[in-house]
Amino acid sequence: MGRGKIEIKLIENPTNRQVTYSKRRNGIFKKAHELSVLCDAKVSLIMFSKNNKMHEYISPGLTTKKIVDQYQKTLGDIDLWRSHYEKMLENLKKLKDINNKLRRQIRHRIGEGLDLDELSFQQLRTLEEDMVASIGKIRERKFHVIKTRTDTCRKKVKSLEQMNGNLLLELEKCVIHPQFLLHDEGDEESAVALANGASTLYAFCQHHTHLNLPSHQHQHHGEEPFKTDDLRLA
Amino acid sequence: MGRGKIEIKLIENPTNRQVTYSKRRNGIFKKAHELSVLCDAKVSLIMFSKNNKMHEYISPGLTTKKIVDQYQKTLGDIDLWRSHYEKMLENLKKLKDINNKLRRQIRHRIGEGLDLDELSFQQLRTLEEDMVASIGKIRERKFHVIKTRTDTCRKKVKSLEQMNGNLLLELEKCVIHPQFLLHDEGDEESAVALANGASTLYAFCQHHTHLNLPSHQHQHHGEEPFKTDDLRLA
DNA sequence: AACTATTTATAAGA
DNA sequence: TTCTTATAAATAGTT
Repeated sequence: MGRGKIEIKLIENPTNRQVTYSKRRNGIFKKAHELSVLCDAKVSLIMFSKNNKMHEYISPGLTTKKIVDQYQKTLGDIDLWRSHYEKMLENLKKLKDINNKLRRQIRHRIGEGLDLDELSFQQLRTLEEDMVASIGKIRERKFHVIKTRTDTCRKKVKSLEQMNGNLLLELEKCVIHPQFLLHDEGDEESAVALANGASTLYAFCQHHTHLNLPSHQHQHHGEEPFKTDDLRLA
Repeated sequence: MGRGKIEIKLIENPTNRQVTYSKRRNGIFKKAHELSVLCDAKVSLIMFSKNNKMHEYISPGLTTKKIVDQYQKTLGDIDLWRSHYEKMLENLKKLKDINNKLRRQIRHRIGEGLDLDELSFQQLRTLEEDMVASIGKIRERKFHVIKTRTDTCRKKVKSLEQMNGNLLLELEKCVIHPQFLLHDEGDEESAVALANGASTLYAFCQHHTHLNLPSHQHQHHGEEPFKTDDLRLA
Protein backbone atom coordinates (compact mmCIF):
# COMPACT_ATOMS: atom_id res chain seq x y z
CA MET A 1 0.00 0.00 0.00
CA GLY A 2 1.85 2.93 -1.19
CA ARG A 3 3.59 4.05 -4.32
CA GLY A 4 5.60 0.92 -4.28
CA LYS A 5 5.63 -2.36 -2.49
CA ILE A 6 8.24 -2.70 0.27
CA GLU A 7 9.94 -5.71 1.66
CA ILE A 8 9.34 -6.36 5.36
CA LYS A 9 12.86 -5.90 6.70
CA LEU A 10 14.66 -3.26 8.74
CA ILE A 11 14.63 0.15 7.10
CA GLU A 12 18.28 1.15 7.12
CA ASN A 13 17.80 4.86 6.54
CA PRO A 14 17.11 6.32 10.01
CA THR A 15 15.02 9.20 8.75
CA ASN A 16 12.92 6.98 6.62
CA ARG A 17 12.59 4.50 9.45
CA GLN A 18 11.46 7.18 11.87
CA VAL A 19 8.88 8.46 9.41
CA THR A 20 7.53 5.00 8.77
CA TYR A 21 7.47 4.32 12.52
CA SER A 22 5.36 7.43 13.06
CA LYS A 23 2.93 6.67 10.30
CA ARG A 24 2.48 3.03 11.08
CA ARG A 25 2.29 3.66 14.78
CA ASN A 26 -0.69 5.91 14.20
CA GLY A 27 -2.12 3.30 11.88
CA ILE A 28 -1.83 0.48 14.39
CA PHE A 29 -3.19 2.62 17.22
CA LYS A 30 -6.18 3.43 15.06
CA LYS A 31 -6.64 -0.24 14.30
CA ALA A 32 -6.36 -1.11 17.97
CA HIS A 33 -8.98 1.43 18.85
CA GLU A 34 -11.33 0.29 16.11
CA LEU A 35 -10.98 -3.26 17.32
CA SER A 36 -11.70 -2.20 20.89
CA VAL A 37 -14.85 -0.42 19.85
CA LEU A 38 -16.16 -2.71 17.13
CA CYS A 39 -15.69 -5.92 19.08
CA ASP A 40 -15.64 -4.71 22.69
CA ALA A 41 -12.19 -6.18 23.09
CA LYS A 42 -9.60 -5.30 25.73
CA VAL A 43 -6.45 -4.23 24.03
CA SER A 44 -3.09 -3.25 25.49
CA LEU A 45 -0.49 -2.09 23.01
CA ILE A 46 2.90 -0.97 24.27
CA MET A 47 5.70 -0.04 21.95
CA PHE A 48 9.25 1.25 22.22
CA SER A 49 10.91 2.82 19.20
CA LYS A 50 14.54 2.12 18.36
CA ASN A 51 15.44 5.19 20.47
CA ASN A 52 13.38 3.84 23.36
CA LYS A 53 10.61 6.34 23.06
CA MET A 54 7.51 4.71 24.50
CA HIS A 55 3.97 4.83 23.21
CA GLU A 56 0.96 2.90 24.37
CA TYR A 57 -2.65 2.31 23.58
CA ILE A 58 -5.21 1.00 26.04
CA SER A 59 -8.85 0.24 25.37
CA PRO A 60 -11.11 2.92 26.81
CA GLY A 61 -11.89 2.44 30.50
CA LEU A 62 -8.98 0.11 31.13
CA THR A 63 -5.52 0.39 32.61
CA THR A 64 -2.37 -1.39 31.63
CA LYS A 65 -2.36 -2.88 35.12
CA LYS A 66 -5.74 -4.46 34.61
CA ILE A 67 -4.74 -5.96 31.32
CA VAL A 68 -1.41 -7.24 32.55
CA ASP A 69 -3.10 -8.63 35.64
CA GLN A 70 -5.53 -10.51 33.49
CA TYR A 71 -2.69 -11.59 31.26
CA GLN A 72 -0.83 -12.99 34.23
CA LYS A 73 -3.84 -14.73 35.59
CA THR A 74 -4.54 -16.24 32.19
CA LEU A 75 -1.02 -17.48 31.75
CA GLY A 76 -0.67 -18.51 35.37
CA ASP A 77 2.64 -16.80 35.10
CA ILE A 78 3.68 -16.31 38.68
CA ASP A 79 7.22 -15.84 37.50
CA LEU A 80 6.78 -12.29 36.29
CA TRP A 81 6.69 -10.73 39.73
CA ARG A 82 7.79 -13.60 41.90
CA SER A 83 11.06 -12.10 43.00
CA HIS A 84 9.51 -9.10 44.66
CA TYR A 85 6.61 -11.07 46.00
CA GLU A 86 8.84 -13.67 47.55
CA LYS A 87 10.92 -11.10 49.31
CA MET A 88 7.77 -9.82 50.95
CA LEU A 89 6.72 -13.31 51.91
CA GLU A 90 10.13 -13.96 53.42
CA ASN A 91 9.84 -10.82 55.45
CA LEU A 92 6.41 -11.85 56.68
CA LYS A 93 7.75 -15.24 57.66
CA LYS A 94 10.58 -13.68 59.65
CA LEU A 95 8.18 -11.46 61.54
CA LYS A 96 5.93 -14.40 62.28
CA ASP A 97 8.93 -16.31 63.61
CA ILE A 98 9.83 -13.42 65.86
CA ASN A 99 6.25 -13.25 67.03
CA ASN A 100 6.29 -16.90 67.90
CA LYS A 101 9.53 -16.56 69.82
CA LEU A 102 8.18 -13.61 71.76
CA ARG A 103 4.99 -15.51 72.51
CA ARG A 104 6.94 -18.48 73.77
CA GLN A 105 9.02 -16.23 75.96
CA ILE A 106 5.84 -14.81 77.41
CA ARG A 107 4.41 -18.28 77.94
CA HIS A 108 7.60 -19.20 79.78
CA ARG A 109 7.19 -16.19 81.99
CA ILE A 110 3.54 -16.97 82.52
CA GLY A 111 4.55 -20.48 83.49
CA GLU A 112 2.60 -22.32 80.86
CA GLY A 113 3.00 -26.06 81.42
CA LEU A 114 3.81 -27.35 77.95
CA ASP A 115 6.23 -24.54 77.30
CA LEU A 116 8.08 -25.00 80.58
CA ASP A 117 8.71 -28.63 79.65
CA GLU A 118 11.21 -27.54 77.03
CA LEU A 119 13.41 -25.77 79.57
CA SER A 120 16.29 -27.39 81.41
CA PHE A 121 16.63 -27.20 85.15
CA GLN A 122 19.29 -24.55 84.83
CA GLN A 123 17.09 -22.50 82.50
CA LEU A 124 14.21 -22.82 84.92
CA ARG A 125 16.41 -21.56 87.73
CA THR A 126 17.56 -18.58 85.69
CA LEU A 127 13.99 -17.83 84.68
CA GLU A 128 12.86 -17.99 88.28
CA GLU A 129 15.62 -15.67 89.40
CA ASP A 130 14.80 -13.26 86.60
CA MET A 131 11.19 -13.23 87.56
CA VAL A 132 11.88 -12.71 91.23
CA ALA A 133 13.97 -9.70 90.29
CA SER A 134 11.25 -8.46 87.97
CA ILE A 135 8.59 -8.81 90.60
CA GLY A 136 10.78 -6.77 92.88
CA LYS A 137 10.83 -3.97 90.35
CA ILE A 138 7.11 -4.18 89.83
CA ARG A 139 6.49 -4.03 93.56
CA GLU A 140 8.80 -1.06 93.88
CA ARG A 141 6.84 0.76 91.22
CA LYS A 142 3.57 -0.29 92.81
CA PHE A 143 4.66 1.08 96.16
CA HIS A 144 5.79 4.25 94.53
CA VAL A 145 2.39 4.71 92.93
CA ILE A 146 0.46 3.97 96.10
CA LYS A 147 2.78 6.17 98.16
CA THR A 148 2.28 9.09 95.80
CA ARG A 149 -1.42 8.58 95.93
CA THR A 150 -1.41 8.32 99.71
CA ASP A 151 0.65 11.47 100.10
CA THR A 152 -1.71 13.37 97.86
CA CYS A 153 -4.64 12.11 99.84
CA ARG A 154 -3.04 13.02 103.13
CA LYS A 155 -2.41 16.56 101.96
CA LYS A 156 -6.01 16.88 100.92
CA VAL A 157 -7.17 15.63 104.31
CA LYS A 158 -4.93 18.09 106.12
CA SER A 159 -6.16 20.98 104.07
CA LEU A 160 -9.76 20.01 104.67
CA GLU A 161 -9.16 19.66 108.40
CA GLN A 162 -7.77 23.15 108.54
CA MET A 163 -10.71 24.42 106.60
CA ASN A 164 -13.02 22.74 109.00
CA GLY A 165 -11.23 24.34 111.94
CA ASN A 166 -11.61 27.76 110.43
CA LEU A 167 -15.25 27.23 109.70
CA LEU A 168 -15.77 26.04 113.22
CA LEU A 169 -14.26 29.29 114.53
CA GLU A 170 -16.51 31.32 112.34
CA LEU A 171 -19.46 29.40 113.53
CA GLU A 172 -18.51 30.05 117.14
CA LYS A 173 -18.28 33.75 116.43
CA CYS A 174 -21.71 33.75 114.94
CA VAL A 175 -23.09 32.07 117.98
CA ILE A 176 -21.39 34.61 120.28
CA HIS A 177 -22.37 37.69 118.23
CA PRO A 178 -25.56 36.72 116.50
CA GLN A 179 -26.27 40.40 115.62
CA PHE A 180 -23.29 40.29 113.22
CA LEU A 181 -24.91 37.57 111.28
CA LEU A 182 -28.28 39.27 111.42
CA HIS A 183 -26.84 42.62 110.43
CA ASP A 184 -25.02 41.04 107.57
CA GLU A 185 -28.13 39.35 106.37
CA GLY A 186 -30.16 42.49 106.60
CA ASP A 187 -27.64 44.47 104.62
CA GLU A 188 -28.79 45.41 101.14
CA GLU A 189 -25.29 44.97 99.77
CA SER A 190 -25.11 41.51 101.18
CA ALA A 191 -28.49 40.61 99.72
CA VAL A 192 -27.22 41.54 96.30
CA ALA A 193 -24.09 39.49 96.88
CA LEU A 194 -26.13 36.47 97.87
CA ALA A 195 -27.87 36.61 94.54
CA ASN A 196 -24.55 36.29 92.73
CA GLY A 197 -23.94 32.60 93.34
CA ALA A 198 -20.36 31.36 93.38
CA SER A 199 -18.57 34.66 93.81
CA THR A 200 -20.79 35.35 96.79
CA LEU A 201 -19.60 32.19 98.49
CA TYR A 202 -16.03 33.26 97.87
CA ALA A 203 -16.54 36.68 99.40
CA PHE A 204 -18.27 35.16 102.38
CA CYS A 205 -15.47 32.76 103.07
CA GLN A 206 -12.85 35.46 102.76
CA HIS A 207 -14.63 37.47 105.40
CA HIS A 208 -14.65 34.59 107.76
CA THR A 209 -11.10 33.60 107.07
CA HIS A 210 -9.94 37.00 108.21
CA LEU A 211 -11.63 36.45 111.54
CA ASN A 212 -9.53 33.42 112.51
CA LEU A 213 -8.52 33.48 116.17
CA PRO A 214 -4.91 32.65 117.17
CA SER A 215 -6.05 30.16 119.81
CA HIS A 216 -7.67 28.00 117.20
CA GLN A 217 -4.65 27.85 114.98
CA HIS A 218 -3.42 24.98 117.14
CA GLN A 219 -5.90 22.67 115.59
CA HIS A 220 -3.91 22.94 112.40
CA HIS A 221 -0.92 21.10 113.75
CA GLY A 222 1.49 23.59 112.23
CA GLU A 223 0.30 22.94 108.68
CA GLU A 224 0.23 25.88 106.33
CA PRO A 225 -3.27 27.38 106.22
CA PHE A 226 -5.28 26.53 103.13
CA LYS A 227 -5.43 29.03 100.36
CA THR A 228 -8.79 30.61 99.73
CA ASP A 229 -8.50 29.48 96.16
CA ASP A 230 -8.74 25.90 97.34
CA LEU A 231 -11.97 26.64 99.03
CA ARG A 232 -13.52 27.85 95.84
CA LEU A 233 -12.67 24.60 94.16
CA ALA A 234 -13.93 22.42 96.99
CA MET B 1 -12.10 -0.95 3.32
CA GLY B 2 -14.49 -3.53 2.26
CA ARG B 3 -17.64 -3.80 0.24
CA GLY B 4 -19.13 -1.01 2.28
CA LYS B 5 -17.96 1.56 4.77
CA ILE B 6 -18.78 0.80 8.42
CA GLU B 7 -19.25 3.06 11.38
CA ILE B 8 -16.81 2.52 14.24
CA LYS B 9 -19.20 1.37 16.98
CA LEU B 10 -19.95 -1.92 18.68
CA ILE B 11 -21.08 -4.61 16.24
CA GLU B 12 -24.30 -5.86 17.79
CA ASN B 13 -24.52 -9.13 15.87
CA PRO B 14 -22.31 -11.57 17.82
CA THR B 15 -21.43 -13.69 14.81
CA ASN B 16 -20.50 -10.69 12.77
CA ARG B 17 -18.55 -9.30 15.68
CA GLN B 18 -16.62 -12.50 16.13
CA VAL B 19 -15.77 -12.63 12.43
CA THR B 20 -14.61 -9.05 12.42
CA TYR B 21 -12.57 -9.67 15.58
CA SER B 22 -10.81 -12.58 13.92
CA LYS B 23 -10.02 -10.74 10.74
CA ARG B 24 -8.92 -7.52 12.36
CA ARG B 25 -6.94 -9.34 14.98
CA ASN B 26 -4.91 -10.97 12.27
CA GLY B 27 -4.60 -7.63 10.57
CA ILE B 28 -3.30 -5.83 13.63
CA PHE B 29 -0.91 -8.64 14.49
CA LYS B 30 0.48 -8.43 11.01
CA LYS B 31 0.85 -4.69 11.36
CA ALA B 32 2.52 -5.09 14.74
CA HIS B 33 4.99 -7.52 13.28
CA GLU B 34 5.72 -5.33 10.30
CA LEU B 35 6.38 -2.42 12.61
CA SER B 36 8.69 -4.54 14.75
CA VAL B 37 10.71 -5.58 11.74
CA LEU B 38 10.69 -2.42 9.66
CA CYS B 39 11.56 -0.09 12.51
CA ASP B 40 13.26 -2.41 14.99
CA ALA B 41 10.61 -1.49 17.57
CA LYS B 42 9.65 -3.44 20.68
CA VAL B 43 5.97 -4.16 20.54
CA SER B 44 3.73 -5.86 23.09
CA LEU B 45 0.16 -6.38 22.03
CA ILE B 46 -2.21 -8.17 24.39
CA MET B 47 -5.90 -8.55 23.64
CA PHE B 48 -8.90 -10.17 25.19
CA SER B 49 -12.01 -10.79 23.13
CA LYS B 50 -15.46 -10.18 24.54
CA ASN B 51 -15.49 -13.86 25.63
CA ASN B 52 -12.12 -13.36 27.36
CA LYS B 53 -10.12 -15.36 24.88
CA MET B 54 -6.60 -14.01 24.99
CA HIS B 55 -4.22 -13.36 22.14
CA GLU B 56 -0.87 -11.67 22.21
CA TYR B 57 1.89 -10.51 19.95
CA ILE B 58 5.44 -9.85 21.06
CA SER B 59 8.29 -8.58 18.95
CA PRO B 60 10.70 -11.37 18.09
CA GLY B 61 13.26 -12.10 20.79
CA LEU B 62 11.29 -10.38 23.53
CA THR B 63 9.01 -11.45 26.36
CA THR B 64 5.97 -9.73 27.75
CA LYS B 65 7.79 -9.53 31.08
CA LYS B 66 10.65 -7.59 29.54
CA ILE B 67 8.32 -5.14 27.89
CA VAL B 68 6.17 -4.62 30.95
CA ASP B 69 9.29 -4.21 33.07
CA GLN B 70 10.53 -1.53 30.74
CA TYR B 71 7.08 -0.01 30.70
CA GLN B 72 7.10 0.21 34.48
CA LYS B 73 10.57 1.61 34.64
CA THR B 74 9.76 4.18 31.99
CA LEU B 75 6.62 5.38 33.66
CA GLY B 76 8.01 5.06 37.16
CA ASP B 77 4.54 3.76 37.63
CA ILE B 78 4.40 2.51 41.15
CA ASP B 79 0.69 2.56 40.73
CA LEU B 80 0.58 -0.56 38.63
CA TRP B 81 1.23 -2.89 41.55
CA ARG B 82 0.54 -0.61 44.41
CA SER B 83 -2.63 -2.31 45.50
CA HIS B 84 -0.97 -5.64 46.07
CA TYR B 85 2.15 -4.06 47.44
CA GLU B 86 0.22 -1.99 49.91
CA LYS B 87 -1.66 -4.98 51.21
CA MET B 88 1.66 -6.58 51.95
CA LEU B 89 2.91 -3.44 53.66
CA GLU B 90 -0.24 -3.31 55.75
CA ASN B 91 0.31 -6.88 56.79
CA LEU B 92 3.90 -6.14 57.73
CA LYS B 93 2.76 -3.18 59.78
CA LYS B 94 0.24 -5.29 61.67
CA LEU B 95 2.85 -7.88 62.50
CA LYS B 96 5.24 -5.20 63.67
CA ASP B 97 2.51 -3.78 65.89
CA ILE B 98 1.93 -7.19 67.39
CA ASN B 99 5.64 -7.56 67.92
CA ASN B 100 5.79 -4.28 69.74
CA LYS B 101 2.87 -5.21 71.95
CA LEU B 102 4.47 -8.52 72.80
CA ARG B 103 7.76 -6.83 73.54
CA ARG B 104 6.05 -4.34 75.81
CA GLN B 105 4.28 -7.15 77.61
CA ILE B 106 7.63 -8.81 78.16
CA ARG B 107 9.16 -5.58 79.36
CA HIS B 108 6.31 -5.25 81.83
CA ARG B 109 6.98 -8.72 83.08
CA ILE B 110 10.68 -8.02 83.26
CA GLY B 111 9.91 -4.92 85.27
CA GLU B 112 11.45 -2.38 82.97
CA GLY B 113 11.14 1.06 84.55
CA LEU B 114 9.84 3.23 81.72
CA ASP B 115 7.35 0.60 80.69
CA LEU B 116 6.00 0.12 84.19
CA ASP B 117 5.29 3.85 84.37
CA GLU B 118 2.45 3.44 81.93
CA LEU B 119 0.60 0.99 84.19
CA SER B 120 -1.95 1.99 86.79
CA PHE B 121 -1.76 0.77 90.35
CA GLN B 122 -4.47 -1.77 89.69
CA GLN B 123 -2.65 -3.06 86.61
CA LEU B 124 0.54 -3.31 88.59
CA ARG B 125 -1.25 -5.34 91.26
CA THR B 126 -2.70 -7.68 88.69
CA LEU B 127 0.69 -8.04 87.02
CA GLU B 128 2.32 -8.83 90.33
CA GLU B 129 -0.28 -11.44 91.18
CA ASP B 130 0.10 -12.97 87.73
CA MET B 131 3.80 -13.17 88.14
CA VAL B 132 3.64 -14.66 91.59
CA ALA B 133 1.38 -17.35 90.20
CA SER B 134 3.71 -17.86 87.26
CA ILE B 135 6.73 -18.19 89.49
CA GLY B 136 4.84 -20.79 91.42
CA LYS B 137 4.34 -22.80 88.27
CA ILE B 138 7.96 -22.41 87.29
CA ARG B 139 9.10 -23.56 90.72
CA GLU B 140 6.76 -26.52 90.54
CA ARG B 141 8.26 -27.53 87.25
CA LYS B 142 11.74 -26.94 88.58
CA PHE B 143 11.07 -29.17 91.57
CA HIS B 144 9.56 -31.76 89.29
CA VAL B 145 12.70 -31.78 87.16
CA ILE B 146 15.06 -32.00 90.10
CA LYS B 147 12.91 -34.63 91.77
CA THR B 148 12.88 -36.76 88.66
CA ARG B 149 16.60 -36.45 88.38
CA THR B 150 17.11 -37.30 92.02
CA ASP B 151 14.84 -40.31 91.80
CA THR B 152 16.69 -41.57 88.77
CA CYS B 153 19.94 -41.11 90.54
CA ARG B 154 18.71 -42.93 93.64
CA LYS B 155 17.54 -45.85 91.55
CA LYS B 156 20.90 -46.05 89.91
CA VAL B 157 22.63 -46.02 93.27
CA LYS B 158 20.41 -48.79 94.52
CA SER B 159 21.00 -50.93 91.49
CA LEU B 160 24.75 -50.41 91.70
CA GLU B 161 24.79 -51.20 95.38
CA GLN B 162 23.05 -54.43 94.66
CA MET B 163 25.52 -55.15 91.89
CA ASN B 164 28.38 -54.48 94.28
CA GLY B 165 26.87 -56.84 96.78
CA ASN B 166 26.70 -59.57 94.16
CA LEU B 167 30.26 -58.94 93.07
CA LEU B 168 31.44 -59.04 96.62
CA LEU B 169 29.94 -62.47 96.89
CA GLU B 170 31.73 -63.47 93.67
CA LEU B 171 34.97 -62.13 95.00
CA GLU B 172 34.63 -64.06 98.19
CA LYS B 173 34.07 -67.16 96.14
CA CYS B 174 37.27 -66.48 94.20
CA VAL B 175 39.28 -65.99 97.33
CA ILE B 176 37.99 -69.28 98.64
CA HIS B 177 38.64 -71.03 95.27
CA PRO B 178 41.62 -69.16 93.71
CA GLN B 179 42.10 -71.86 91.00
CA PHE B 180 38.90 -70.57 89.38
CA LEU B 181 40.49 -67.17 88.73
CA LEU B 182 43.77 -68.65 87.50
CA HIS B 183 41.97 -70.92 85.10
CA ASP B 184 40.24 -67.92 83.52
CA GLU B 185 43.46 -65.97 82.85
CA GLY B 186 45.34 -68.91 81.41
CA ASP B 187 42.51 -69.73 79.04
CA GLU B 188 43.28 -69.60 75.27
CA GLU B 189 39.90 -68.03 74.60
CA SER B 190 40.85 -65.15 76.81
CA ALA B 191 44.11 -64.64 74.90
CA VAL B 192 42.19 -64.28 71.64
CA ALA B 193 39.91 -61.75 73.28
CA LEU B 194 42.91 -59.68 74.35
CA ALA B 195 44.00 -59.29 70.71
CA ASN B 196 40.67 -57.75 69.71
CA GLY B 197 41.30 -54.08 70.67
CA ALA B 198 38.34 -52.04 71.82
CA SER B 199 36.01 -54.86 72.63
CA THR B 200 38.87 -56.40 74.53
CA LEU B 201 39.27 -53.27 76.54
CA TYR B 202 35.58 -53.36 77.33
CA ALA B 203 35.77 -56.93 78.48
CA PHE B 204 38.87 -56.11 80.45
CA CYS B 205 37.28 -53.22 82.24
CA GLN B 206 34.20 -55.18 82.99
CA HIS B 207 36.34 -57.74 84.69
CA HIS B 208 38.00 -55.19 86.84
CA THR B 209 34.79 -53.43 87.68
CA HIS B 210 33.56 -56.67 89.02
CA LEU B 211 36.57 -56.83 91.23
CA ASN B 212 35.96 -53.54 93.06
CA LEU B 213 36.25 -53.98 96.75
CA PRO B 214 33.65 -52.40 99.01
CA SER B 215 36.36 -50.43 100.77
CA HIS B 216 37.18 -48.58 97.55
CA GLN B 217 33.62 -47.41 96.95
CA HIS B 218 34.17 -44.67 99.48
CA GLN B 219 36.47 -42.80 97.12
CA HIS B 220 33.38 -41.92 95.04
CA HIS B 221 32.05 -39.53 97.69
CA GLY B 222 28.45 -40.50 97.01
CA GLU B 223 28.65 -39.50 93.34
CA GLU B 224 26.65 -41.62 90.99
CA PRO B 225 28.78 -44.57 89.91
CA PHE B 226 29.90 -44.53 86.28
CA LYS B 227 28.18 -46.77 83.84
CA THR B 228 30.32 -49.29 82.03
CA ASP B 229 29.19 -47.67 78.79
CA ASP B 230 30.68 -44.38 79.94
CA LEU B 231 33.95 -46.07 80.55
CA ARG B 232 34.14 -47.20 76.94
CA LEU B 233 33.77 -43.66 75.74
CA ALA B 234 36.29 -42.16 78.12
C1' DA C 1 3.15 17.80 6.83
C1' DA C 2 0.47 17.05 2.42
C1' DC C 3 -0.31 14.48 -1.68
C1' DT C 4 -1.48 10.46 -4.34
C1' DA C 5 -0.54 6.22 -6.73
C1' DT C 6 -0.59 1.98 -5.12
C1' DT C 7 -0.81 -1.70 -1.93
C1' DT C 8 -3.22 -3.73 1.74
C1' DA C 9 -7.07 -4.69 4.72
C1' DT C 10 -11.44 -6.11 5.14
C1' DA C 11 -16.98 -6.11 4.80
C1' DA C 12 -20.16 -8.60 2.78
C1' DG C 13 -21.47 -12.40 0.31
C1' DA C 14 -20.92 -17.27 -0.87
C1' DT D 1 -14.60 -21.11 9.41
C1' DT D 2 -12.50 -19.87 4.78
C1' DC D 3 -12.58 -17.87 0.11
C1' DT D 4 -13.78 -14.23 -2.92
C1' DT D 5 -14.05 -9.68 -4.36
C1' DA D 6 -15.46 -5.00 -4.46
C1' DT D 7 -14.19 -1.39 -1.95
C1' DA D 8 -12.27 1.32 1.98
C1' DA D 9 -8.13 2.36 4.30
C1' DA D 10 -3.28 2.68 4.88
C1' DT D 11 0.84 4.17 3.42
C1' DA D 12 5.60 4.58 0.40
C1' DG D 13 7.54 7.68 -2.04
C1' DT D 14 7.29 12.26 -3.61
C1' DT D 15 6.66 17.32 -3.01
